[in-house]
Order: sequence, then structure tokens, then C-alpha cells
Amino acid sequence: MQPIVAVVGPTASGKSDLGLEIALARRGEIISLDASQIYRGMDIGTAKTPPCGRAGVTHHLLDVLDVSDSASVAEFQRLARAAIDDVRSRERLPVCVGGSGLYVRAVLEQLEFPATDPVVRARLERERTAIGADALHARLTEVDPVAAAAILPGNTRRVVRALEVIEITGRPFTAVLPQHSQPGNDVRIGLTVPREVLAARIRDRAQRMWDDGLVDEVRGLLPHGLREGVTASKALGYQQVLAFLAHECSEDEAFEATVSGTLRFARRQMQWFRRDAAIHWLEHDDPRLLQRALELVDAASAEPFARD
RNA sequence: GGCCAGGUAGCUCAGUUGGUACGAGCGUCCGCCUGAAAAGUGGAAGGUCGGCGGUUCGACCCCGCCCCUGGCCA
Repeated sequence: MQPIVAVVGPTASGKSDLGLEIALARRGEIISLDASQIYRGMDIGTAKTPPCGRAGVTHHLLDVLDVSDSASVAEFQRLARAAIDDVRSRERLPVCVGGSGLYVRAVLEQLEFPATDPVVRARLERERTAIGADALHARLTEVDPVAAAAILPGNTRRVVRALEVIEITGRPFTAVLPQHSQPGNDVRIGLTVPREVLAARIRDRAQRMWDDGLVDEVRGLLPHGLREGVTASKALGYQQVLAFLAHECSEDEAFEATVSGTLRFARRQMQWFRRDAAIHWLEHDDPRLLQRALELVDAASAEPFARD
């Protein structure tokens, strides 16, 4: 059985390129584990590999949602696993590429997400507005002290979600992620980039996005409901340009906010992935990057047979 | 050369009518995360308040001189 390859790392580290090269070298297809590239029409700001740059390699989970659709981990998990099965059924190597830590875990590991109920959630949201975040958190403390202890009162979204799950399932909310499960039949490759280098790359890339017409891209998505899209409107770059188009800040401020927001995001990504002991780290500018990556892939391909 | 504005955390700036700097945003560092994760969140480190003198019980805030920056006028 082919392993699943996953290329992870902070934004602007070169994941897409490495993933593509691995796919080319080992008859693979790309599965994008990316919360924003999944949106149709969000191309420039998400640094989506354009069709002409895909070298004939099939890419999954790009352009499957409209900007007015809300994304969610659970839904993403289903889509990604279906894509992996599909790739495998055709004897191809699934190469996941993504910087969204939770999405990566949801796809590769045994995470199960309790159902959601929009009605219940909407009611809880209203309640939060009415009685306030602290009061809502106090309620959580009554019904599920363990969850309440793990979720800070200011994190209203998670408080709402916890109450929602408890109400729907009648059981306590698991507020803590499980330990990383044993790395199964997958090989995780992480790219490292020195902080200063990453900062420069992020700024350069943001500048390129602006030069390539990010503002126009956002403007063009307004009729499709980007501003109303719960998740799409929060994507880095898009959120800031939307603020600019709403005259809430200058274009220059939107640009700077995009850069600093992306840097902060990169920091969070690194923190997240750092904790995953299964990741094999490679330096982004290693002259033998592809070769080393392929060694890891090939070793993983052989491993199951050696072990079983 | 003269006049004006300003020199406070790594950066941009608040602030104190003289009584141990409540600082803020950004940056840095360390965390958390189960249906919005490019989102949401907690914490920490960092300043002899341009320099030297003076007034004062006490000055970052008052006075003098000096240095630096920006602007205006010659």
C-alpha cells in the first residue's frame, strides 16, 4: 500500500513546489490541505498554484467551495479522505500539502468531530450577545467543568462550540486534542525557514500579490458574496483588502496588516507543527531537498512490508 | 546662522499641571486549540523617559548648556 505523503510547514516556505516535485517523481497527485485555497476564485491571495504551473499533476481540493460557503474541519476531513481514497484507487501516491495544522491532523490522524446544529449554535450565539461571554462561560463551568477549565472565557467561539456539542450529544465536550496518534502509513515532511528569511519572503510575496492584482480579485469576488462569507472573508489578505474597500483603512495599511498578519500566522503554524514528533524536518533551501524528501518517501513505502 | 517642532520599550507613538513609567499598537519570546484553524485565544521579556549640569526634600516632566532629527526662514 502506498503511503500518504504530507508536506507541511509555515506559509511561503515552498511546500507547494516540493509537493509538486515529489508528485512528479513518484506518480503522485496533490491533495491541498489548505483552508483558503479550497475557495473558487481566491487565487492570487492564497498563492494557489495556477493550472499552468501544475505540470500535469492532478490537484485535489482546490476550487471546490464558493466564497459564500463556510468551511469546516469536519467537512474538509471528509473531502480529503475521499480524495486520498480516490488517488489510491488509481495506484497513485497521495501527496498532501498544507499549512493548516488542524486540517492536517484531521486528515492523517484519528480525529472525530461531533456533529453540529446550526439552530442550536445560532441560539447560543444570540445568548452570548445577550448575557455576555463570562456568563456563557459560567454556564459551561456548570455543565462541563473540565472543558470550562481548558477554554478561557474570552474564547467565545470555543465556549459556544462546547455548549453546542454538549447539548447535541448529551455528553461532555472533549476540549483537549488527543496525543498525536502513532504515525500510521504516512510520512510527514516539514520545511524549516529561518525567521528573518521567512519574514522577507512573506513581504515579497505580499508585494507580488498586490502587483498581480489582489485588490481587483477581491473586488471581483464581492458580487459572489465574499464579504458575507463567514470563513472566506477572514482569509489573510482578503480580510485586509475588504477592510480597505470598505474605507476602514488605507490601501497601504491593508498591505502592512496583511504582512504582519501573515507573519503571525506563520509563527502559529511553526508552533503547531513543532509539537508533532513524527515530522521529518528539512531546510527549505537544502540543495538536495527533493532527494532527501524522496528518500523519506521511499523508506516509508518500504516500511510497512518490512514491519508487517 | 536664526526660528519652530521633536528626542519616552527593537519600531511608531501616548502620558505624567514635579512625587517610585497604568502605557498602546507593531515586533520578539513562550503557550493553548476537536464542525470559522489564513480563524480564535492566554502569558512573558524589553525603558537609568537624548547627554551634562542646576533648582527642589524629590525631576522624565522646571531652568541652562550641549548633541541629534525634521520643518520653516535667511
